[in-house]
Amino acid sequence: MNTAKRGRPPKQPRNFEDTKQALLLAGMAILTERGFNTVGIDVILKRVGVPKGSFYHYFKNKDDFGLQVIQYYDQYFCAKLRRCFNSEPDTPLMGLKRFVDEAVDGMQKYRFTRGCLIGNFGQEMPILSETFKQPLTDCLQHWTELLAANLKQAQSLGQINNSIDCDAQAEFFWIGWEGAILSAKVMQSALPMHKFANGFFAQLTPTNMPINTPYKS
Amino acid sequence: MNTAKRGRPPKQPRNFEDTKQALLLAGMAILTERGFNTVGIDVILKRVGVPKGSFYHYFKNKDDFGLQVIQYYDQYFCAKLRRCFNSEPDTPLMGLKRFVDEAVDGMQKYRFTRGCLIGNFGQEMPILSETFKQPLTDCLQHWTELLAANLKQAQSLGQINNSIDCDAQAEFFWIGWEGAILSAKVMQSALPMHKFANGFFAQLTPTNMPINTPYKS
DNA sequence: TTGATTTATAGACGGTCGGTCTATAATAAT
DNA sequence: ATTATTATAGACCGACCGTCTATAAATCAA
Repeated sequence: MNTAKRGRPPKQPRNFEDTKQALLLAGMAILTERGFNTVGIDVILKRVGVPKGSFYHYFKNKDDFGLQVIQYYDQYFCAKLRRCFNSEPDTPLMGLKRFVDEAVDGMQKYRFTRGCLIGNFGQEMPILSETFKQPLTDCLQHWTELLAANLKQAQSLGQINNSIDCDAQAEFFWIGWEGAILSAKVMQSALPMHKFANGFFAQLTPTNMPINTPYKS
Repeated sequence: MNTAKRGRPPKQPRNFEDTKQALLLAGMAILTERGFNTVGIDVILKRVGVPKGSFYHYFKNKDDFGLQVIQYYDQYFCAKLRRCFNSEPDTPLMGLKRFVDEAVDGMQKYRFTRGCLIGNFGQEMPILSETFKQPLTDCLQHWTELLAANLKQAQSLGQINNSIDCDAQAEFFWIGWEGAILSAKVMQSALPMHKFANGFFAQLTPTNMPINTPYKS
């Protein structure tokens, strides 16, 4: 068995091994910034330095590519959530706070140009193929499940009141959080993210805010 | 003084007087559904039945058109809010509920294809001219002011607790509401809108929900 | 009344994009 | 050695987008 690569070799030397993954990674970054329908295949190809033939070798069409980028993003985002929520020695609620802070840092790092990939696709739903609906809904569902589990853990530790419906609160968070990202993009400011997060935490723990928050709404 | 219209007459007879207003109206509907960058001038022109030359007579370029559509939408939306909030004999909080219900009806009427024009533009911020930032921010600000006034009125009537910061709550609402519209588009369901609204009302009136809500989160 | 100006419609034009297509170049299988 | 498989290379076409110039009617100025 030979370990050499099959297929026609690239004219230009490349700094990556897996062309398909390089396309997905670039796609994730570019679509998170510019959306799906407004971005042409060529933009992604130029960024990666790959001709069109390679693209249509790995992906059936643009929709197929978009769907695989979403899948890739879902994995990336769920891993991020697990890391935040399970970061010892933080308490569960501090894990959510950690996620919020990381999101704020990320938005500021890219000067509010990169929002949420799912939010971008969601806004374009009316002009997307029906095949996008389920994968996008699934992403939101996965995040909701992870957050709900985190909130339940906080509940079992007595951090939040037992009367609170953790599943409902998790749904509420992600609904509103998408709006916070959107508002932050409009105003080019992290304030909406802080304001929503603060409001959410206050709702969870009406009497004793367990977390120091740098911004007040 | 002659009352006849100046300028070259249309080849095809038209069913409207003001070509510019017809373009703005069609633009508002189409951009609310499909966003700004993905919509070509031709789509709007075909809908109205006007050649391209007319468009560039009334608007300097596509950006100019977009900005005027936003202005038009702001007026329309603020008028809608005032109507809802001041609709006697409803109480102020019922006015907000009325707005939510109307929004749900509107979303269902157009099968979740028409969301929020400002949300669409906001999602496209990274690829929009800087000139869009202020008008979009202004819209959110106007809505916040109207809602804050409504909440303060509710407060003065004892409908919500005096400890509540109405300005902060109004900001919180619109941040989250944009997310609710977005989520509704993704799931093609009004549930996210109900869930966010219910959560918001519960936050305002933690002990006594003043409003019957058809959906529970 | 007649030529210049204003108003508004008409549509040509070049450039770009997405997707298909065929060609090419290397390895793997037999 | 011949064929199959993998993967890159890029020409090409139809569709569409935004700008630009031309045209037609009413008005104005003399």
